[in-house]
Amino acid sequence: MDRELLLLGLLRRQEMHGYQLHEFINQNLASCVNLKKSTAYFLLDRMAEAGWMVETESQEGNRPPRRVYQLTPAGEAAFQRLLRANLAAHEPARFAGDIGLAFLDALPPAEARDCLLRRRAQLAADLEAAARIPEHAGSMQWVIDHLRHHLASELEWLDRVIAQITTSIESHDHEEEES
Amino acid sequence: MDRELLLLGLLRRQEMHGYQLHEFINQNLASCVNLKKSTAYFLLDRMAEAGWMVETESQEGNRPPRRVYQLTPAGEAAFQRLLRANLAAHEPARFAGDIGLAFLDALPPAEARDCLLRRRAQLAADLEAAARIPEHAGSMQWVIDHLRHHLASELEWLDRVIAQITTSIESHDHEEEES
DNA sequence: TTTTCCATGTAACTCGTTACATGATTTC
DNA sequence: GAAATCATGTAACGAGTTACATGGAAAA
Repeated sequence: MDRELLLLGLLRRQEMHGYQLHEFINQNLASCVNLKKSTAYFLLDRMAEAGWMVETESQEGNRPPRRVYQLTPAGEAAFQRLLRANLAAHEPARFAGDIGLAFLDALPPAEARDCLLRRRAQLAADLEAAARIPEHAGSMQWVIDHLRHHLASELEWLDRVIAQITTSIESHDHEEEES
Repeated sequence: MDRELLLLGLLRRQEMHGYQLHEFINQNLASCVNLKKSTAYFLLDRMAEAGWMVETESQEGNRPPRRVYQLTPAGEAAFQRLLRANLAAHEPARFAGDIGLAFLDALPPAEARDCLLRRRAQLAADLEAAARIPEHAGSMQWVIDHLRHHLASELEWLDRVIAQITTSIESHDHEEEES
């Protein structure tokens, strides 16, 4: 229901058509949501059928006709309900990248380090990209703040893992020297 | 492919049957993976057909017969490939809870704060639960370390959000007093 | 003149969960 | 005697993505 909440929240401020909504999300919230066009259209259709919003066909000049969606009182009620539920719940994140870490010792430390350094490079690039995102109005800025805080925390942690592997490589080297 | 990697990694150390694998994952890695029984059986079947493992029917006493899976060289190769890919990539996490935050200003600050305090309680409980997880052998401990680091970071950040709302409630109160 | 943008959608597919079925055995 | 454990699976469903289709207008 999070995607529905997102669409409702955007339509609440201003009526919009599907293409416009998708564009806004992709440009401003790409960091935290990845909503495809087809999905957006599908959800809007379904919410309109549920009575949460009404469609109005509109055409400007020779451009393709647009379906503009406008929230109904039922839609506003749904928004309020979904918003409270979302805010009150802590949805634990799942890190697919952890599965690899569980088997880190299956690789020679030097190779493991190489892999993790590549992961680190991507993470650092993401963090830099996040630092360059312009300010958002109002509470939408929290999303950016969270992203930055999270990425910084991830980088810090990954560096600890890499450091640990590096010391294990060094001690391995010493053993080789001694033997 | 992360679930496949997980099953391969476990079978690599020791041959196991489906029930056993699912139980191990649910007891030891529930914090980061949520693999259902049916899914586990399905994936094992598919990987066996792909030649990554061989099945052996075995029966102990009157217990139901078990399908024990054993890695083949092809399975080991797949494991190596998937492991490197997993370690080298940074899979950005998506936080569904951020969508609500984007519309925080749609709620009266006091109510927003109430919701977030409930979120905080769950998060704090998760963090405590993570603190109580016993040590894992070898690099599997990294998964627990990551979970703890992440949850602590999340709590820190959420407290900043709550603090900010609290001050906005207080300044609102002052305005009420003055008027 | 080909590509990109605008604007909407459908159909097929993947991934994974839920609910259900089976049947013996052990525990309460 | 009822419920939980062991052990495997199937069928149906749901959420979401991918690929594709359409067709005019603006930009390269």
